[in-house]
Amino acid sequence: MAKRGYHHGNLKQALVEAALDLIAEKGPQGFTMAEAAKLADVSAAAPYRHFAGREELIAEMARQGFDLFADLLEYAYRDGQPSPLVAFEAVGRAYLAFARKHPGHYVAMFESGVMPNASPDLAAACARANQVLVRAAADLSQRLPPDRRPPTEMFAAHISAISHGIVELYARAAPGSRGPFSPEDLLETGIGIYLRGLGFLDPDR
Amino acid sequence: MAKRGYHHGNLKQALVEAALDLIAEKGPQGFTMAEAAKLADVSAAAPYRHFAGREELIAEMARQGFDLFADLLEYAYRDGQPSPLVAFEAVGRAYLAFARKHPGHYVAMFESGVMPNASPDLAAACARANQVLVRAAADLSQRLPPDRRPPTEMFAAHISAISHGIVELYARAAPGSRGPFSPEDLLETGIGIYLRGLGFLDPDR
DNA sequence: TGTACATCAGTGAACGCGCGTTCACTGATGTAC
DNA sequence: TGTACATCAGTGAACGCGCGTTCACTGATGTAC
Repeated sequence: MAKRGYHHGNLKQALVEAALDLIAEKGPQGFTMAEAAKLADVSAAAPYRHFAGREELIAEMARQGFDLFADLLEYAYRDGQPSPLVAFEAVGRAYLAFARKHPGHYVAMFESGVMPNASPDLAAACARANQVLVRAAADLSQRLPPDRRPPTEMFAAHISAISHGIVELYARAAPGSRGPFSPEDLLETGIGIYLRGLGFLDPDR
Repeated sequence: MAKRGYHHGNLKQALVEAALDLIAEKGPQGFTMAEAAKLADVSAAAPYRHFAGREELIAEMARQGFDLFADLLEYAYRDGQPSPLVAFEAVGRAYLAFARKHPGHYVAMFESGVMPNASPDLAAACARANQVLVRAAADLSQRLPPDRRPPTEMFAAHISAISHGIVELYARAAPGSRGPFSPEDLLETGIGIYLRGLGFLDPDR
C-alpha cells in the first residue's frame, strides 16, 4: 500500500470497501465503524467526516450494491437480445453471479436490515434494479397469448424469490453442505421448469 | 405474572421464549443475554446456569424451531392425503404460515448464522424438517412418468428456495411495501406454475 | 416426623472490552489578492 | 510568484454504555437416615 500523508484522499470509498470486506466475511452485523476505520488506516473518528453514523455507511454500501446489481442485470439482459427467453435466462445467471462475486454488497442490500427508503438515492437504486427484472418479465410475457400472461409484477417477484432463496439457502453455506446440486444448476433448472409452466417450451431440456 | 421466589422453576424455556421475542422484533443480532435475562426477570448471570453461552441459546431456539417446523409441515402433508398434489400445496402454505406465526424461530433458523451442525440435536431437527419436504416431493414425483421425474432433492430444493425467498423478500417487510401481491398469493401461484412446468395439470387455474 | 447435608438454581458485584460518537485540536490544501 | 487566510480532512483522547462472562456467595429443595 502506498504511503499516505495526513490526508487520505479517498477515504469515503475506502471505508465503504473496508466495510464490504468485513460484512462479507462476518455477516450483516459483523462490521464496526472502528474496524472499518482501522482497515482504512485512519483513526476511529475519521469516518464521521464522511458519514453521519453507522447506518449511513450501511446505506451507502447497499446503494452502491443496487447500482452495480442493476448495471449487471441490465448488461446481461442486453435489451432482450438475442431473444427474450435467452436474455431472461442470462439475467438469472447474472443474479447469482452478482451474489457470488459481491457478497458484501449482497449482504448489505438484503440482510443488513437497511430499509430501501432510508434515503432517496438508495430507494432509486433499488427501484432501478427491480425494474430490470420487471422489464425482462414484461418482454417475455409478450410472447404468451394474452389470456395466459401472468401479471408482470408477479412474474418478476417469482423470479426474485427463487433467485434470492437459492442464494440464501444454497450459495451462502459451505460448499456442498446442502445437497449435490450447485446453486447455478438449481437456479437454471428452477427457472426452466417455471418458464415451462408458463407455457414457454425450452427445447434443450 | 405470578410472583415467584428465589427459584424460577422453568427458566431455561423462559429464556428461550424471551430471546425469541427479542429476535423477532429486532432481527438476528437484536437480542442480548442480558436483555433476555431481564425479560425473564432474573439476574444477568442466571442464564449461564442453563446455557454455556450466547451461541448455545441461539442454537436452542433454532432447534426448537426446526422441530416445530417439521411437525407443522408433517401435519400439513398428512401422508399425502387426500392426494399428493393437494398435500404438497398444503405444505407450501404451512411453510409460509410457520414463518408468519413464528418469526423468532424463523430468524433463529435461517438468519442467525447458526450452523446446523452446531449440535447433533440441531442437525437432527434440521434434517427432519428437510425430509418432510423431500418426501412430499418424492411422493409427488411418482405421479410423473419416470423419464420426466426431476431428481427428488432438486425438486425439494426448488420448493424450499421459492418459499424462503418469498418469506425474506415479501413477507418480512412492512405490509404492502413490495408490490400488490400477498406472500400467500405469490407462493401459491409460484408453486402452481412450477408444478405445471413439471407436468402436473392444475385444472383450477 | 425431624434433622443433617448435598445439590441445585439463583444473586450481585465485578471484570475487561470494544463500541459509537463527540470534541477541541491541528496539519494540509487551495484560493484571493 | 508569494503570502495570508479560510476551509477541509484528519488526529487523539475521552465519554458513557452495555455487553458477555466469571466468581464467590446464598437461599431453596430434596433426600438419607
